[in-house]
Amino acid sequence: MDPLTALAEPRRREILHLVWSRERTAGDIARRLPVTFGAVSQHLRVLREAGLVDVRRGGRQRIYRARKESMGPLREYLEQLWTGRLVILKRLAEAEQSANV
Amino acid sequence: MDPLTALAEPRRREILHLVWSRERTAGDIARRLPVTFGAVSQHLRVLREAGLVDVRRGGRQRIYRARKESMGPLREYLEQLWTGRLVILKRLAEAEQSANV
DNA sequence: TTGATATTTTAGTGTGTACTATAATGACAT
DNA sequence: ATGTCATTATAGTACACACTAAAATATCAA
Repeated sequence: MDPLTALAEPRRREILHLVWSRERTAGDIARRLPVTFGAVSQHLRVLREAGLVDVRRGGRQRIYRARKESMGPLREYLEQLWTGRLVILKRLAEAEQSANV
Repeated sequence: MDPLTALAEPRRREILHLVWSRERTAGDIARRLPVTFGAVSQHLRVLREAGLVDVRRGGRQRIYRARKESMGPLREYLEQLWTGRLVILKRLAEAEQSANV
């Protein structure tokens, strides 16, 4: 799955955000979300296959972290998204639309 | 719909690409795609509501163009995607995965 | 007005996918 | 080995949404 499609799912953005500035085990991630462990594991698989996260083993745990380095402009986009510094494109568009068209 | 979700759909990326460096009428766009006019119109609506395209009227036609200016880092991402200068994150991830884990 | 053209909107259908529950795998301890 | 813990994989279900076909809206011309 390409990165853009992977990131379309809000839950996956949430997961990526959780492993953005620190690494976390799958269990740690799952415990913080209102869905089953299985669902989280499936999302982690998609994120991994899209090249958005890295995994390593640590005993019986799998430890995930965002692969920020190889993310290109997508990295800036997400950082702006999470720090609230993102221009709200939608609102802009709606404002202009009600103004003219 | 947020921009990331809007861009998850390949057809919408295709449409955005069509109006990236020149403006086009809805009909012109639809004629270049293997789906009905109605389907294209629906996609254009989503792109517009996500703030990714602008529209103006020109007689009985609606003329669309990409709203590149207010797209932030997403703009660079898409430009790299279309010029083929994008690092293939997925391949990278798979290569490393078969190497260790 | 009527008619033709350009586009949007609506209703209905089929497919993709996020989710749950459960089974299977893997790692460590005893 | 057996048992427990941590995680992934699989089967089934429900809902979101891309699509088609058809109706509605808008603009221009005669």
